[in-house]
Amino acid sequence: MELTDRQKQILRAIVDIYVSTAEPVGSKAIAALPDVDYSSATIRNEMAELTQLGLLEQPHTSAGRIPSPAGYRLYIDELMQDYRLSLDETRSLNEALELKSQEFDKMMSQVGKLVSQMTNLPAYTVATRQSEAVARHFDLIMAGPGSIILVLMLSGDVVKNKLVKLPVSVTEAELKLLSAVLNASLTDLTAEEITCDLLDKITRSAGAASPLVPLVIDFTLECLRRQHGDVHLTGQMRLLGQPEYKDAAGKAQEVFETLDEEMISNLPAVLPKDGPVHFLVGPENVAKELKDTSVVMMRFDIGEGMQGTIGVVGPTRMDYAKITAKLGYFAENLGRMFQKTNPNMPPALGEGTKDKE
Amino acid sequence: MELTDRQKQILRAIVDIYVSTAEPVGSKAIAALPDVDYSSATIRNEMAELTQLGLLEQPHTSAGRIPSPAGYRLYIDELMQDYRLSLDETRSLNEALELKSQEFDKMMSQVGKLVSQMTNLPAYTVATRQSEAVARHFDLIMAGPGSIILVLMLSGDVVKNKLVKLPVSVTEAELKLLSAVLNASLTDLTAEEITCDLLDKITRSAGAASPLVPLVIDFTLECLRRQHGDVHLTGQMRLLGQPEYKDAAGKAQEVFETLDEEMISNLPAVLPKDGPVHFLVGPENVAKELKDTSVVMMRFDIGEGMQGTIGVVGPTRMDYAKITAKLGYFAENLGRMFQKTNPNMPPALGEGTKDKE
DNA sequence: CTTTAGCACTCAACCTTTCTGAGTGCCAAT
DNA sequence: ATTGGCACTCAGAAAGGTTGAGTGCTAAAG
Repeated sequence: MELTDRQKQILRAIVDIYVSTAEPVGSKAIAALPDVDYSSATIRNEMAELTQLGLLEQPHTSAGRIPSPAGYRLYIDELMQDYRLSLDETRSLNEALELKSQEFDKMMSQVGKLVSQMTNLPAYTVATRQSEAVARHFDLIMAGPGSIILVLMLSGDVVKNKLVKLPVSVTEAELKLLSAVLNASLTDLTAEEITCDLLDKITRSAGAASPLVPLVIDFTLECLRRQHGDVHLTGQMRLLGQPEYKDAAGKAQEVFETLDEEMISNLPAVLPKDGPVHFLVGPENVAKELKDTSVVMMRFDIGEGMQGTIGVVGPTRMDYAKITAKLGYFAENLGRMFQKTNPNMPPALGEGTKDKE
Repeated sequence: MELTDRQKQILRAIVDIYVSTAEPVGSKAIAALPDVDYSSATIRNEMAELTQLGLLEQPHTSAGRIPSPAGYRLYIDELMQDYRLSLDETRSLNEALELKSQEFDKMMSQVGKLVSQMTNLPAYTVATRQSEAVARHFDLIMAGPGSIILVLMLSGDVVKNKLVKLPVSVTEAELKLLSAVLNASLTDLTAEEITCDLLDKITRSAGAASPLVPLVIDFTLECLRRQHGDVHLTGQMRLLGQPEYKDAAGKAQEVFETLDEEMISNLPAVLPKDGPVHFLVGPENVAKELKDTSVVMMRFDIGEGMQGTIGVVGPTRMDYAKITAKLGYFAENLGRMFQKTNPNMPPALGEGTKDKE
């Protein structure tokens, strides 16, 4: 059943107003809008209809209407108008985007902080592996007597390191030999291609450093098998700025006890292959603690078989259009930064320069 | 002016009770304690005295007493009884202490999470440098055309890496040459010892890879100069579990807007050289937003010129004894783990096995 | 058939008032 | 010095009253 244009207009107006005021919207408020020229009574009739259809809800009889989850869903899918970032916003996004670190993990965590700051909501980032991971380079560094640092570079420019302590001592030369062997025999292999046979062969060629081999291999396999990088979740406290948590701190705590890193690391899987953005509106979240919580997530490219996801968590009543616009800007420019030559270069300005507030 | 034993006993009782109930403590409640055998009237007189001395406060005339900041201070300095971890607690601490990662930063962040979990309060960890840092090893790894990963190992077993993208392309052999030069000339030097002359010399010997040199040096200097590692702050939401924030989510948010990572990274400096534990009680925190917030911090050893700090943040009304005991257990065992041979080995059991709840 | 003005009705939010009881301070007796 | 007793205080809960934004419905007008 299709909505009339007028119904759509009213639904959109209700979502827009409610999102910014957090107060139920009454018929008068809508009648007062500039491009509405029918009376509040008419609007009341339409609102009754929309409520019938399950798109609006009434907190109590004598209150205005608020969008139901289905209402939000319809708004997102059909009614939402592209939000154009203002010049000011673009400028501060650009400023923010000058990432300081170039360590991959730090970069991801920094991105999360930025997004959280720009949206004033909690945000997370995860890197997920698209294709099978392989090791690119091994390095063994002497860190002291019996203490060795293993540096492992994986596809996707991810660098992992581990401190290995050994009861036996190994010489510099032996380490060099072992890293040569590792680099010769293990690079560009996926986890499955690393067989026991291969392991035996390496152990034999490793000489005095052979006690290291199982430790190295275990760590390597662990890294190769892990399909997503660390989850960086920040800005949880910003949720408290939202009126829905004004007094009910416990609710916010509950949300974040549910939304732990494990849960978040599964979110990218929900992101459909087509389209870079996805919305989980209120009860579309599986966990019941999150029934009043929405997630907007967006994919961005990191290149070499890796894919990043940025997400923002907030009350169901959130400015989907604005957040989508901001996330989109991040995603676009991050993709560029992660891939193009000099990641220090600030992103090109002038994307969405037309004002609108 | 010295307190009488009875006054001390009363003050201690008030802190103990208030800490666990978060309600003002009345004279009757104290009179009802098993080892108190004087009447509530007597206690009222003593309480009036303690209030006079500024050690207790009265939220309003007809309420019980709560400790003032000065009261907490006295309690911490003189009255607090060592809390002995119960067998259960020791067991779960031991379980928690089986750290999974061996990457230094991850370990630190994991420790923070554990502490936060065990204390049910927000916690942070920072690693600070004690002695001048030096570079131990350089490594340049080809990550793709024009894309190089610099791995830098510093004193203290800290490994940093950075992705460097270059417009010109460099061969594997040239990289090898450059890392040899770097290792030969820059290792074991402090930031000050890296002079312009030295830099020139390296650039000349670097050959085709010379455009890399300034990038490498900049990164190295940056790492050497940074005096503390990342701040890992977690569990902010746990603050909301405390009754003082039951309805006043804004207050919790304020606390955490003030207590940002920069602020925390300065906290270790407050820790006096003598004694491993330090308390910042309420208004002893400089920022006025933190006037009702206390911090317990403890030092632990990481070896090789590095020192770790773990801290717990909570309302001034917190169980200082219990938290100190737990932090102490962590500190002791972490020190051992970071230093001794195999960091995988679980810490020795049987520290504080005597029950007491 | 659609729109609108008007009116009775509802109900959360706010304010005010009253009530209650935990807790104090002080005094006189032990 | 300690204690029982008593008048007093005052936050917080409970109960009642008022307000006003907002609705649904009806009947008249377009």
